[in-house]
Amino acid sequence: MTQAGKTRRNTAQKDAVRRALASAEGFVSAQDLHRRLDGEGSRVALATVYRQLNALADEGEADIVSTGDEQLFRTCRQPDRHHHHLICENCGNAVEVTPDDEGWFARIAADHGYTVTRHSIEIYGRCPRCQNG
Amino acid sequence: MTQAGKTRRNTAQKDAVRRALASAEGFVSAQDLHRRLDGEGSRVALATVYRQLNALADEGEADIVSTGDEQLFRTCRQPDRHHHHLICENCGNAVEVTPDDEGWFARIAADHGYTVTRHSIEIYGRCPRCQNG
DNA sequence: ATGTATATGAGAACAGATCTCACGAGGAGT
DNA sequence: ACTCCTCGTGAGATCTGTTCTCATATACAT
Repeated sequence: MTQAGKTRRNTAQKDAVRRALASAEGFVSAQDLHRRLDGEGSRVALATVYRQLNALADEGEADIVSTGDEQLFRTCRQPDRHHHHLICENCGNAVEVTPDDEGWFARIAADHGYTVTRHSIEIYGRCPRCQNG
Repeated sequence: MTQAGKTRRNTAQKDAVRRALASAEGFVSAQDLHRRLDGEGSRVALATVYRQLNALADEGEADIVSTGDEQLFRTCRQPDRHHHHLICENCGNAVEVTPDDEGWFARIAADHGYTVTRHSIEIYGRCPRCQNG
């Protein structure tokens, strides 16, 4: 009971997942990461990869984007700062970006009597290295 | 061969799906719609509901939002105008909104050498009728 | 070293969405 | 109205991503 409520143990698998995620260029799927781990000899079960990725996301150490048919993960570079992502459709590489003004949708929402609880902004395109293709 | 390439037939199922979607308050899932159709006596196969919803989306008559674990559909109210959605988490009701300025991410993208191909903005909250809860 | 709660592995289970294929029906031509 | 051909449909199988189950292994406090 080190912290309030939850005890979180350190395991080799957790380290392996975190390391693999950190060394990935951009956003990767859980299955992708599992394949990479396997490739480099780290035998971590797929279920564990999912568990660890979700745990990292919960702790704010990883970002998730949902592409509709799957979710992609990446190490969070700015854990404390609210941000969104500019993602390369080709290689998954991403930049964390912050809009100049996020007030507009709060205003529009208010106009319609809505209360905003969360929002999702994702921008897809081609990174410098993937322009041609 | 009425149109270029594709022939699109009129069927009772297509009408039923379109009507059911139009009469829905907000965003609904394909399964939801299928259940509603069943409830009102229209026996339309789930696969057909999916097919028709996707067809409607292709034709610009319906909007889709992906919630990560499923996709939700709604009749598009402004087919010609670029817009995003302000969606009630509770009842699915939605308003089509347009940001004051969508130029910021094009600028930010350019700063990072990215070319933008598409973007997704979704705002979730509570509609006026669902404030308490 | 011991005990106990938590993490893991392997595969089953699940859910949403799509595919398969035999059958039914739209609709253009007659 | 009849025919024919093509496209749409229904029912269930299938696929895919993700989560769950539960017996076993292991971290870590004592």
